[in-house]
Amino acid sequence: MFCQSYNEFFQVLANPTNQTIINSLLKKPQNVSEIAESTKLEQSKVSHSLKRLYECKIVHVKRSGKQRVYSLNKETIVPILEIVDKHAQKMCPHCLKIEGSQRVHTNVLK
Amino acid sequence: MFCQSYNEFFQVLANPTNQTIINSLLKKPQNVSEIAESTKLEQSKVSHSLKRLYECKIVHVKRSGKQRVYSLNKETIVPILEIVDKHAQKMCPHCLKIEGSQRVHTNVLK
DNA sequence: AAAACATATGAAACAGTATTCATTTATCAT
DNA sequence: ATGATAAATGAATACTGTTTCATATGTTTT
Repeated sequence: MFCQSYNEFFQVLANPTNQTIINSLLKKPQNVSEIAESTKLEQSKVSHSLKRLYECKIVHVKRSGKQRVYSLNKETIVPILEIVDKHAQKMCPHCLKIEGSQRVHTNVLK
Repeated sequence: MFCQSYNEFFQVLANPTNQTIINSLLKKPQNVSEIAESTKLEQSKVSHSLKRLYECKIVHVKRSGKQRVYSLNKETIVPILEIVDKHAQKMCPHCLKIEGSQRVHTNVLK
């Protein structure tokens, strides 16, 4: 039900699938089917990821009929992404150019 | 030589051994032997961890004779730890109480 | 209450990462 | 140059987390 430690929190942030979902939720809150659609990920995979994201309170949930609408906990996540992005730009501009990396793009943050 | 993406960065932060080393470097810069001593971790394990931490530029290195002195990139790491700590206190006070978790303790940050 | 839809869950298979241990490289002192 | 110390590296093993697939749960509609 809860994340047990800091490393669990970072572990969840490190997972590419979770990052893809975070990226998508940066745009707008979405229910599970919408997330699966927008990210091209399989439904059960999305559910498993959302479970972990929720345990760490990286996302919030709101029931709406049979749907569940997930939204990003921007208060915590956006500042962290901004710090990491600044870090990458300064310390490792190289890694910003890697193709196909699943990283979160800053432009979404602005 | 470099970290390839955001998920690598978070992955490195998520690892308990790396967290232990980060914790120790919060106190003061140390060479490899000192880190191994202060953390009770084996030398090669420490070296492997430091390699990953350095690739992500979470630590800096400075040669000093046969020693290598590692120091924490506080500019990036301290703000992230502060955000996560605030997050945990607010969203998941429970997880701050878990015994034996390898998490970074905030009091060191202040 | 049955059918249809949305999401969650469990467990096995699989993949990726960390640890360990033996060895190597590098630097310093003699 | 040799021996001693400090740290890094490679590769095999062990470990842990992720994906997948089948199925279960829950809600709404008829």
